[in-house]
Amino acid sequence: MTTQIRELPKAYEPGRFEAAIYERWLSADVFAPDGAGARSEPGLQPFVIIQPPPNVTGALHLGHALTSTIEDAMIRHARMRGHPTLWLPGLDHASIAAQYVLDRLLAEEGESRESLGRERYLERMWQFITETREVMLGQQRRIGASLDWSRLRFTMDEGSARAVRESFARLYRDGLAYRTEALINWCPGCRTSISDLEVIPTEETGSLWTIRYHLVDPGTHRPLQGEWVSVATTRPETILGDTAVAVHPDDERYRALVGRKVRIPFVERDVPIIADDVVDRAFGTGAVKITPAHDRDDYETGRRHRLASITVLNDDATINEAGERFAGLDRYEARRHIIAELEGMGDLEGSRPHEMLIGRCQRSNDVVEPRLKTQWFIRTEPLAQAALEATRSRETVIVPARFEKVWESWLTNIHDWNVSRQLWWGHRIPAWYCPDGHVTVSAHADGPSACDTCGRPADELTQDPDIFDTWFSSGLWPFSTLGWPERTDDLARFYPGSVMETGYDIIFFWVARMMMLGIHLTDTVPFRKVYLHGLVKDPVGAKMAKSKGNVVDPLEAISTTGADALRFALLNGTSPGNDQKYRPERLEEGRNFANKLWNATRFVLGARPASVRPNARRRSPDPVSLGPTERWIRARAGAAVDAVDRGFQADNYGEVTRVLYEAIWGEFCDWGLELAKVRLADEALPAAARAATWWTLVEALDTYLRLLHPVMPFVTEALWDTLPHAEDDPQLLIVARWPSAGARTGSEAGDRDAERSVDAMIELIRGVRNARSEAGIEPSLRLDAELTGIEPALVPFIERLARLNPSDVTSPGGGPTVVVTTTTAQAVLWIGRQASGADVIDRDRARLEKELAEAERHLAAARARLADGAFVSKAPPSVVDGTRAREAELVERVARLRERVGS
RNA sequence: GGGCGAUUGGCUCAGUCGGUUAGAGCGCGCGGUUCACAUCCGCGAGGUCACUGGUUCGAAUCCAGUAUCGCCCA
Repeated sequence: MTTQIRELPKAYEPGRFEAAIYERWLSADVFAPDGAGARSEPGLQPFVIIQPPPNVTGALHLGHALTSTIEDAMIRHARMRGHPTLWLPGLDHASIAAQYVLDRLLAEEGESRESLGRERYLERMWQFITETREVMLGQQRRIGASLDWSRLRFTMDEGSARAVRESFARLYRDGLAYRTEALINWCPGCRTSISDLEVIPTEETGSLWTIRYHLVDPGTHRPLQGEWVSVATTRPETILGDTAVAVHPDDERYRALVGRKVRIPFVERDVPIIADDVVDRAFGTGAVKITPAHDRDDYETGRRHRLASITVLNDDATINEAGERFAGLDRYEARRHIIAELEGMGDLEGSRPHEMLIGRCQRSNDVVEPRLKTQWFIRTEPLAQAALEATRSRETVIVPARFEKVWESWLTNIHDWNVSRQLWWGHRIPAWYCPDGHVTVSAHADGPSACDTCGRPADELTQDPDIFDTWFSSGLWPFSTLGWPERTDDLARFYPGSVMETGYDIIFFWVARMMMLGIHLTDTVPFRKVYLHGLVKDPVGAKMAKSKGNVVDPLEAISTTGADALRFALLNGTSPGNDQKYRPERLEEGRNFANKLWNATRFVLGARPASVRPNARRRSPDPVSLGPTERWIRARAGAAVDAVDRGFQADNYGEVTRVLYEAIWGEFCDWGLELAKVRLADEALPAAARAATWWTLVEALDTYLRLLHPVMPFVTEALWDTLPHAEDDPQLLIVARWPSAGARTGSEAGDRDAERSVDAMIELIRGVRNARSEAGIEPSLRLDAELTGIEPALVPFIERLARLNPSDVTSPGGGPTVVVTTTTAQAVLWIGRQASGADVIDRDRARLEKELAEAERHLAAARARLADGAFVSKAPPSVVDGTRAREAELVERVARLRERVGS
């Protein structure tokens, strides 16, 4: 298997090769841990990420693209390091969101959930998602996600259904699932209960109305016209469900009234005035109406005082029959009528604008109504305790660590979790009720054979019509995807997972639930690390949302600049857990970088010396033929390996990307290649030396491509394919070995010397370029020069890169000079052939004066520090020595500059 | 009310264990037909590191407080 060096097109056009490369990976079967082309080294633990499953009816947005990019980088990195890797893909059925989407689609067809009925509605949903899922999966392939497609899971698969049934039955058995009537959050738009997390408190201006409730004469049981208690409310329609008025026990204004009754208008109900110290005497009139069925605080008050709870709302937020003549009116219509009538009766004492928090549905934005319902709940307190212990003991670590605080406070103040949803698309709750009210929970696919309590046969039982909150099945995802509750090989091998990587915005919704359910059901944490990334915001920092129209389709970005550019854009310049603003210009940065790498490879391929066979195996350059610039190139590539390793170690992908950008563009391309050109073009050099230079470039490029592969997999794979490979290299970069800095050949000390002298040379070249530019010397003009403080071997490089005449050919000419001074070297340039010599000298003097002033400032600072006894005695010796060395350099530099300026 | 994050050139962001010349990209200015790349190359200008105080030989970095913006929880 000989690798042929191929011709590369001049321009980087990702659209021409990305799809083909993905196909190569697929046909090589390298994604699955047990794939035919999979790579792993003995003794290494599997590295496992279960992908956060995107909503099957949605479209991927940039948040998904970021998730995929980070996880793919983690997986590719682990794979190259030799770990068996599993990245398991999946899709989520997302009950409420999916129904929301389908219902709107149906509405366009003049149909509705109700008109179809449960069965046909679900058929329609399955049909719908077979279309959308292909879109979702295609998007992930386009971005380059190396997911194990053989293990693709869906939360509505039979495996997941089984895990849901089994887990619920266990929770019920363990006393952690219970059914009760309680106040829940009701969304009238979605027609279902929702969890606390799905209620978004929003600050809004409403009204606070003050209403008179007339006292009832204890004797005649008739309302007294002249005596009343004024109560303040923001929701007058709940008057219909009032069952008490409460005052503070110490409130002098009302003390005498406690125990009396008032008459509720419209429904003509007499309710007691009670005393309860939760009442805020300063709010409104100090007397509050109590509606236990429609208010969280009132519900608690009602329980303490054994008050009746009267529900006055229907599912669609119209008033029910308890509201008597208002029945059938929408809640806000009813409110208007009630206010108008109270005003007419003279019982509306006043109204004023009122700032308050209103709970709105995360999905539909409807105002959520607290309502009494009989529902299933999960007792979270013991589960949360276990989850807290797991993070405190660091069985699972949270990255970045600052999220531990949020985690702690939420789990410490957790409420029981309402898991019943009055929806159709989802896992039906496996609970059956017999006519006597007994509950039977069954994990069997066909349900129970008889009532657990009284033995009535199955055909007399009815199943709970509700389904589970989607997050319930999502909470089982880390193990249901691996076959749980079966004891499968996958479960044994890949559970618990290595990393759960997701956005910090679903730490409660999802991560906490996985931890709670995972620990309880599998006796182990579901993953070892939680990595939370920040959110992708729009260019002005606003959250992206369809309703705002600022959502970006990743495919659109990919189609213009390529998947690698998008991946680069999403990682470069970011830091863990912090939000980023997405701007299209960042794509160009990534595309330009890929193009740079493309052309650098093109150059290297084209620069192969004649002495190297086109199909030669890659080998390390011959150490004896290496000059300082080759050693510099190798040392810098080694430094990049270290820096990238540190970035991965720190889970800092922004750092990894930034380091590679600087190393590849700023060091390898700007200097490495330019320096190599000098040697490659030097016909006087022995062929072996030129070959060594070329192999140095190939080796470094090979290293950079490997390092960059996790972040930009397509272009690196495409380019690596064109390079000469070593004997033990695989066919594909994706399964190539991760570079190790320690494996470099050559003397470390020699490398350090080379780094120092080449760095000094670079400083001088920059100085000359600067001087030429500032002095206005024609760029194309070659100058005679005298160089000092530079080792002779490096002189030819300076001549070429700074455009100087070879010093051994031309003897220094006459005329004015420009002097360039660095900390260790100096170049005197004769500008005799420049037409406007006087002008050049003037500008050069200005530049030198500026440099002198700066050098003097730095020298003064260094001297001041060294003159400070405290600094010398307390600072570490290395810092003091460094400062002394610097002082010496500056003294010399200042002297040289002064001499020049003074002349 | 509690918590978290941010505040660094015109813009968007990095900045490791505190170490003395604070970086990058974009933008801006000047220059460039050197055979990898104009998706490029060279040079440059531009920063009181939000503010106040403290710790330290030394603070963008650590501590306390203030301000502004954003987010989370109640």
